[in-house]
Amino acid sequence: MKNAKDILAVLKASGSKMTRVRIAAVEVFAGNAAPITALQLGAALARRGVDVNKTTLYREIAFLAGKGFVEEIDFGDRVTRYELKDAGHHHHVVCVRCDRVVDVDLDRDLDSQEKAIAQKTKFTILRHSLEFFGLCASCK
Amino acid sequence: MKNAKDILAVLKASGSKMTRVRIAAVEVFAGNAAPITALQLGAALARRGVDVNKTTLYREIAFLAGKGFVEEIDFGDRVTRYELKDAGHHHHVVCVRCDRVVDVDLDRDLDSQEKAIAQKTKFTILRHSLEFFGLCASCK
DNA sequence: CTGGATGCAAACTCTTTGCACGGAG
DNA sequence: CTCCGTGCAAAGAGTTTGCATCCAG
Repeated sequence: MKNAKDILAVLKASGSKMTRVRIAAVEVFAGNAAPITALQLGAALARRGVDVNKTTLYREIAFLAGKGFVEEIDFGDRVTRYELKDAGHHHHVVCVRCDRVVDVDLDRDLDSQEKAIAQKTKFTILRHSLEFFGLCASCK
Repeated sequence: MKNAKDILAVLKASGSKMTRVRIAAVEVFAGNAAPITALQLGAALARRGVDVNKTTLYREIAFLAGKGFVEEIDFGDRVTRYELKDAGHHHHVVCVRCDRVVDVDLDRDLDSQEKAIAQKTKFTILRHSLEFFGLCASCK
């Protein structure tokens, strides 16, 4: 469900109000491949003529996250990024110089590792967080 | 080099001053398996009778990190954790309920995945960050 | 109308910086 | 005696909360 119209339709059907901010925010997320910060979302909305207070930004993001349409991504730089939750779990390669982000799918992800770790540690593994950092083609 | 005495010896040899804070901080790190936050380090030092201002905490951590003895660990909760840099790269399994942390080594880590990603994306991969989250034996 | 959505200001948490004082070598 | 190390206060950045107002349905 990477389509703004579909997401908005589901939200509307579930009784959520269709506000300017909500519509524009979903459109921005749907049009953005890379994870963005709350403030970047605000800038993107402003560019579309929708000026939004930062409080509202965080609240709208929390709302969309609560509905399961948006998920948190953490690059370890103390700023939380968000992106549309994809059906297929994927990871990110981040350029440490220009911050460009590319999505990658792992052939078999970490399922086998997770199983091994679960056995070894007696943990039930719920999820993992994996990001790669390096230099993109134009930065090296 | 997981031994406080060795680390302190190297620091001393390189001309760094041996202060109460420095000695105690290295000892705390050496005695702690799990990554700790700056404030947790402060609490641990206080327990040893060494009261340290938070500014000094951050500066001492930055100092040790700069010397290569400590590295940043990020669990994605907007708090930076630190641990002694181990010779062998390892990952963490974090209990989402009680915050217990267990170290794990991956059999072959992610070398093959990194190679595949480098080819696919034209990035030069420098490092990755990988943490597992789940429930520990006593919490499930 | 009514409750969810929004804005503004202020609070909060973690972290960093400026400046003056203190202590290790 | 010299600098590195330290403390205190204040500033920053990102995020959250309280409260009054606004607007979609």
